[in-house]
Amino acid sequence: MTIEAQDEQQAATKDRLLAAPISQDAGFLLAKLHAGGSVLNNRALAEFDLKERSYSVLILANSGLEPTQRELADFLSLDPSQIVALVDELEKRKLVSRAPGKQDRRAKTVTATAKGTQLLAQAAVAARRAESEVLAALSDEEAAQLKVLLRKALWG
Amino acid sequence: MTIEAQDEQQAATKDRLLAAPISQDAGFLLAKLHAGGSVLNNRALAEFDLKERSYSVLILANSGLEPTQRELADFLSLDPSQIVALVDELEKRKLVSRAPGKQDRRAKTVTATAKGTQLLAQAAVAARRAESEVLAALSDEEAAQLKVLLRKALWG
DNA sequence: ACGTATAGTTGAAAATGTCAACGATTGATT
DNA sequence: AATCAATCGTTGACATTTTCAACTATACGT
Repeated sequence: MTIEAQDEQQAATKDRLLAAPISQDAGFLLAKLHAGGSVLNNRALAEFDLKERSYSVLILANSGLEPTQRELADFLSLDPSQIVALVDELEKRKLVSRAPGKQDRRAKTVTATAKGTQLLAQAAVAARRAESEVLAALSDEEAAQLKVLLRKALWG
Repeated sequence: MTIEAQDEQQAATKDRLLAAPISQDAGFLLAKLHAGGSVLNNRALAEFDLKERSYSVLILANSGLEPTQRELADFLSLDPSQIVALVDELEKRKLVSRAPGKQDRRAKTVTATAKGTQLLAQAAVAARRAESEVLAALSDEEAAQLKVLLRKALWG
């Protein structure tokens, strides 16, 4: 069999299951696109010793919103104990710092350091590249529209 | 503080981080909507002792396409060894059966039994209800458009 | 002041993900 | 025909992630 024919057959068998009704299921589509995107994102961020999770925390820490760990947990849909581990690691690397909450001394706000801001600037470039890879099959308008719909589904 | 004021404040702090630039990140939006959706899906499927994963396998087994385990792994973005575990469990429950591949005796095709088809019919109702909950903020047209875009991103 | 609730932290347990090896089978090459 | 590399399902080991229950310190309503 020629290489070209092999590729064709691979493509055919790869998409064979597309006919199944699960391809109409939003949950499945979400899961699959997210799975593929995670791989690319994490690959892109590995260069900076970041993963999707720590990258997310770093962005929020750098937002000027001074999120508390509880807010991070809620916003990122993670358990508070996972936030502890993420912030621990970023703090050890001097990318973020913890500060006691101003009104609530139980809470700790997480803020990016100058070093964190700097690393984030570089990582964001790589992440944007990864995102455009994930959405490569969409036009710019379609990609924008997809984000609009996702945001609306999440927050109305 | 009144209950109403509490609720308002909760809503306000809940969305406080929306201003962060991560809300523009497709990977994050995908992850978050998927996370929320998984909870609802699994909750809906628990009644039938199914999870998202086993439900997906059951749908594909019931599709008439007679997928092999390798095809299931590729399509569901799972490791082949995870498919083994999923099919083991469904087979134990007599919801699917394994059969040797027709052209390739290494492969095993997975097919739903009558019992599997029957359970799937019920589970699908619950799953559809969960999906419409996840996408409740979207109109029918928007939900359809979202799926179109997700499919296009995945398969062009 | 008291009781209840919440923020962060720790640590353990359960679930999931990743990977390397293996036997059986296939297909290509000689 | 014999061989060799590749693939399928399976197993088991290991790492990572998720989930949960406790605990301390702090906050807040009564």
